[in-house]
Amino acid sequence: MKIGEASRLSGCHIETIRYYERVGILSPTARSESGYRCYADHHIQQLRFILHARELGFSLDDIRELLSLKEHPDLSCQAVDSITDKHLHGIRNRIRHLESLARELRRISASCSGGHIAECRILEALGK
Amino acid sequence: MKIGEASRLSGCHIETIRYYERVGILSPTARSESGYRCYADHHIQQLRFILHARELGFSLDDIRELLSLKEHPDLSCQAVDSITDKHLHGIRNRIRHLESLARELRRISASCSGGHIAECRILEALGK
DNA sequence: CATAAAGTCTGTAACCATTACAGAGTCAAG
DNA sequence: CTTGACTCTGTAATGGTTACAGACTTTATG
Repeated sequence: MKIGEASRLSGCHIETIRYYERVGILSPTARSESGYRCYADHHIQQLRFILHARELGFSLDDIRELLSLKEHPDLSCQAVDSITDKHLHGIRNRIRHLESLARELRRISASCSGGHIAECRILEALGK
Repeated sequence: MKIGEASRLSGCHIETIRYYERVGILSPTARSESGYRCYADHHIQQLRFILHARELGFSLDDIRELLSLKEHPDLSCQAVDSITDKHLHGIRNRIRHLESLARELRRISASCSGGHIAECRILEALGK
């Protein structure tokens, strides 16, 4: 299976697939005589895994670790939990941060009564 | 005033100040005989403005526009409102997105009952 | 069978907003 | 006069892609 089909089956862009291979997230593939990458089913599975994890916001480093944990079925899945929890914490922090930004922006924005730039409270608030 | 003091007064890192000048966000400064940048009060004000806007998550492009609007006191501040509103919308979208990620992650994470990797529901969920 | 179109290859650069470094020059204090 | 702190320029790294250019291969069509 060539990269185009791998892309269609996995949902990853062609360039992204090559990128994942280059940075060592995706196992290298066999090559055809002419140098084309040949993908097998397990590559598609890996790509789906990566795509789903990316959609959930995991970093490529996290994903690298999750994939390598996957290779060791006998290990406890505590490490997986810990990566997931850490990521969830990070997301919650980002949400809190964005919420405080939104509050501040609403506050600043509400102070504007629609006059000229000279009296603009938004710019004034930003300048402080 | 040299860049070190400008940095202390504005709260921006020295490298960031030079970067802002380079990308045309911060007005260029006069130079001393030996080539050192010389900062005046209005530079510090600009830097504070930029810093505050950055802390609120505005992009440098937004800030460039806000700064140029600031130059025209007679204009309506509608353009400022519109930039602010757009930014607020963007933040709300990001919050919504992160919240849905968090929900999904909690769901996946809750399904883990602490066994071995082989039966790990988190990895299973990611692989789908 | 020839040619055109579609696919793939590598290598490099762009995106955003910084930060970090190397190597050179400048300035103030001891 | 030397040491140390400061500043300069230019370049590269960060993360996660995406987007080329230019060359090559494969497939489809005439």
